[in-house]
Amino acid sequence: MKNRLEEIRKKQGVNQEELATALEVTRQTIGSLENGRYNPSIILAFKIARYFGMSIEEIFIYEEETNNEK
Amino acid sequence: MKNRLEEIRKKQGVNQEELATALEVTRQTIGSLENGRYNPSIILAFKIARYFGMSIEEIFIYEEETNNEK
DNA sequence: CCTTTTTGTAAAGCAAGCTTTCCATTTGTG
DNA sequence: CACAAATGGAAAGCTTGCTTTACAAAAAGG
Repeated sequence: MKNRLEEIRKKQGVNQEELATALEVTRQTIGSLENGRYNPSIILAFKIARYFGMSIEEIFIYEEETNNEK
Repeated sequence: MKNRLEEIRKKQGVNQEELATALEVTRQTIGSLENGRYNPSIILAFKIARYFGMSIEEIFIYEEETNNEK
């Protein structure tokens, strides 16, 4: 799973801290998502999409990860 | 999070076992999702959506769960 | 430069997603 | 009815998502 989180966040001029607060998660969670340390839960993905006024599919890219990605 | 999984699955005439196999999860996972015991990971949500040729948003309904739903 | 703001990242711990195994109940169908 | 197919669901165990705490580095702005 790839995502355009950092790109979209910066385009909207908000920092990790603000985004985290708005989404009710920690700054570390946002950083971890942006740097691909793990994927968001579907609930968090929905919150992110709603925050940016976009669909989940526009932000998170599922590309048939060659083989076994959980 | 609510979902229309059972409804959509039946409409397409596939049973839990077949769907589970196609998605590379167990039948119990499908049953648990249909009966709301837990939410899918975002990866599984993408697989489900792709399997049915729909968007995640058409299958999973995030309705601002009154208060703290993870 | 110097200070503040923002970001990266790691470790430990808890909660949620998923598997495996197993059994019970329901729903066909002959 | 009898038997098979499909579904419900529980318990234990492993993995992943997220938090908390903490520190370092980078970036931004005087």
